[in-house]
Amino acid sequence: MPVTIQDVARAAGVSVSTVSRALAAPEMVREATRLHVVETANRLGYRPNRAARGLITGKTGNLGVIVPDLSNPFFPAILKGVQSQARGADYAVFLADCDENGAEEAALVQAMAKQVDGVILCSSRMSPSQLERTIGTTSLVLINRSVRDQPVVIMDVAGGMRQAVDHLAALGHRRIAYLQGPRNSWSNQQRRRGLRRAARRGITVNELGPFAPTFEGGLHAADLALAEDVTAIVAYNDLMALGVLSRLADRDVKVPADVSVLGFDDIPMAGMATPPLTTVAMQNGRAGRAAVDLLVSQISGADAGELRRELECQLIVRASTATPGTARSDPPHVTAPVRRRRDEPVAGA
Amino acid sequence: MPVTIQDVARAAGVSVSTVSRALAAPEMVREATRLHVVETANRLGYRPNRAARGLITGKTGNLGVIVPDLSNPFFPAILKGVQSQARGADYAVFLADCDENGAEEAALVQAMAKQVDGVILCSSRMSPSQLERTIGTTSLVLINRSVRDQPVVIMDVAGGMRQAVDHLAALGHRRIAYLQGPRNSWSNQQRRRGLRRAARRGITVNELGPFAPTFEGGLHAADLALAEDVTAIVAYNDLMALGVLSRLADRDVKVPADVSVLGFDDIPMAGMATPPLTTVAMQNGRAGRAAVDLLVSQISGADAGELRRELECQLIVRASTATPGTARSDPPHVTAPVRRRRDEPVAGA
DNA sequence: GTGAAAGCGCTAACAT
DNA sequence: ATGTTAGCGCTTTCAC
Repeated sequence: MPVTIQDVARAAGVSVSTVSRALAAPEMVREATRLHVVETANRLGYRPNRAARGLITGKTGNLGVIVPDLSNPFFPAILKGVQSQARGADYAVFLADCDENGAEEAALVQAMAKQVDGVILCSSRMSPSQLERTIGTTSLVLINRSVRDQPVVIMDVAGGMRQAVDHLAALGHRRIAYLQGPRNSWSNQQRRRGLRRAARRGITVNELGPFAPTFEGGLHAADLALAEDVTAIVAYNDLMALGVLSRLADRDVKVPADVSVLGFDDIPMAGMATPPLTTVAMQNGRAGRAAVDLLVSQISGADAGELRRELECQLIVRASTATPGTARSDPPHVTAPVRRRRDEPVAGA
Repeated sequence: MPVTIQDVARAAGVSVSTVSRALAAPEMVREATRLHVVETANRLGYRPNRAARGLITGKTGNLGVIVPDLSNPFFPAILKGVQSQARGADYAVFLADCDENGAEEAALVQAMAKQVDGVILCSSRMSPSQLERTIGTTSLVLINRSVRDQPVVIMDVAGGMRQAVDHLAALGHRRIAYLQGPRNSWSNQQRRRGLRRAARRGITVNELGPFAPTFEGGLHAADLALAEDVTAIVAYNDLMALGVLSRLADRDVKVPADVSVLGFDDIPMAGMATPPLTTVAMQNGRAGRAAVDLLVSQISGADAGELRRELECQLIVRASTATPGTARSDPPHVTAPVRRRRDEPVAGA
C-alpha cells in the first residue's frame, strides 16, 4: 500500500539507486534525470521510509526527549523549544515521561536508544551512578544538570540569584528566607548555593525546608517562613511561590508591602497570580533549542563542538509589584504583622 | 557497536531464528534453550532493533501524537495520559507540535506515517477537507473533534454545560454571557451550542466575541461582558476565564458576589487563581489514555472495536467560591456596580 | 551518470 | 524443535 522507492523507480523508468541518488545526492545524477525522478516521486506521493534508511546509514533522524513529569508546567516550554528546533533540523522527536523516577528514566533511554540518534534529558532524576552508566549508550545532552564532560545546557542560576538579591537589597530587604525544594535535587543545590553566595554584607539568608516543590508545598512553607523574621521569601520555584502567595493572602499579609515573594522558573501563568510575583526566569524554550543544537552537532560533527551552553536568567519584576508597596522610600521593615500571629519569644533573632 | 541478534545467536551457539523465537514465541522453543538464549541476551545487553523488526512485520510499535501548541497548558495533561497508557501497551510515542497550523499538522502526519502504527490528533486544527484527505494515511484517533466514522474521544460538553447552568440557576442567575473562543473552532461551536441548549426557561445567554482563547483575550472580553446586563460569565476556556477574573479584580467587581465566572478545560493552576474559578473540567488524562486504547484496538483488532468514547465533564466548584458571596440566600442581582462604569443608555436591555 | 548487487537487523516461511 | 533462506525498503559499494 505505501509507495516505495521501487515503485518510483519503476514509474520513472530508472533504477532504485538512481532514485535514491536523485533524492539524496543531486549532483550525482544528470539534472534532467533528477527532475524527472523528483517529479515522479511527488506525483506518487513517495515518502522515504526513514526506518529502512536508518538501518543502513546508522542514523535514524530521530531525537529523544525525556522529562520527569509532563504535568509539571516547567517542562512543556522546553519541549516546545525542542520541537521547533528539531523540526528545523529535520528531526522527529520521541517523547517520554519517566514519572520522576531515575530508574525508569534510565530504562527509557535504553528503550529509545536504537530508534534515536541522541537523547535530551531534562532535569534528569537519575542518580550519579545511573547517569554514569547511561552515558555511552547513546549521544546525550543534559538540560538543567551538569556532569563530567557531557554536553549540557544550564542556566546561570548564580547570576539570576545575584539579580534577585540586588533587587531585594535595593528595596531595603535585609533578611531573606529561602524555601528549599527536594533536598537532593541538583537544582535545589544550585539555587540554594547561588542565593547564599549572592547574599552580600548585611544580608542574611535563612534556609527552610525541604518542601514539596508544589503549590501545596508553598502553602505549608509560607507558615514556616512567616515565623521567621524575614521581609523577603525566595521560593525554590514559581509553583511554591504561588502557594506562598495564596497562604499570605489568607493570612492577610500584604505583598509586597509586608513581604516580597520571589519565585524561580517562570512557569506560564505565574504572572496571572494576584498579587504579582517576582520571578527569576529561566529561558526554557531557548534551553530546548540549544539542547537540540548541541545534540545535532554532537551527532554529526565528529567529536568537536560546544560542550556547555549557559543561558542567563532574567529577573521579571511584574508591573503592579511596584504599585501597592511604597518600598523604595519606605523599606519594608513591617515585620510586626508577619510575626504578630506567632506568640513565641523573639529567640534566635 | 550495538549488540545484534546475530551476536546473541553466536554467543548462545544457536541460530538467529532460535533467538528470535525464544524472545517472541516462548512456546516454540525448548524451555532449556529459551532460558539459555534469554540469559545470553541479557548478559550481552541485547535490545532488539524495533525499526528493523518493523521493516518486516509492518508494525513499528510506535504511536504519534500531534498537538496544536505545547505552550497551551491544556495539552500536556492529555500527553501525560497518552504516555502512561502507551508505555503500558509497550508503545513508544512520537510527539509533534503543529503550531496551531492545520496544513503543518497534515504534513506532520505524513512525515510520521511510516514510523508509527497510528496517530492521535488532539484538537485537530485541520480543515474538514484536510482531515478528510489525511484519513486513510494511517490509523487515526481524534481527541476533541468528531468526524465521519473515525474513532474519537470527546467530552460530554452538553452535559457539562447542563451542570453549569443548573449550578448558576440554583444560585439565582438569570442572564449569562458566553465569551466565545476562535469562531470557527469546533470546540467553540460545541460549547456555544451546549450552553445555549442548556439554558432553561427564564435563563438567557448572551454570546460575545470571538476572542483570543488566552489570558489576554479574557482581559479584553471582561470589559465587553461588564457592559452587558449579566450576572454570570461563562468563558470559552479557563485561560480566558483567568483573564476575566484579573480584569474584574482591577475594576473592583467582586467575584462571585457581583458576578460568577465559569471556565472550561480545567488547566493546571486554574484553582490557584484568586478569587477561585468554577470550572467545567474535561478529563484530559483519561482522554489521552482512552485515545491510546482506541488506537491500539484499531491497529490490532481487525476492524471491530469501539469508535467513540465520550467522557463526562465535571463541574468543579472550588471551595472558597461559596465563602465570599451570600449567593444562596441572596441571589446576585448586583448589576449596578458592573454597569456603573459604562455611561451608555440602558438600551438593548 | 547509471545499474546491479550486497546487506543493514530482523522475522517468517520453508526445510529438516 | 531448530537451522536455512528470503526479503522488508533503503543506501552504497562496485561495475559499466
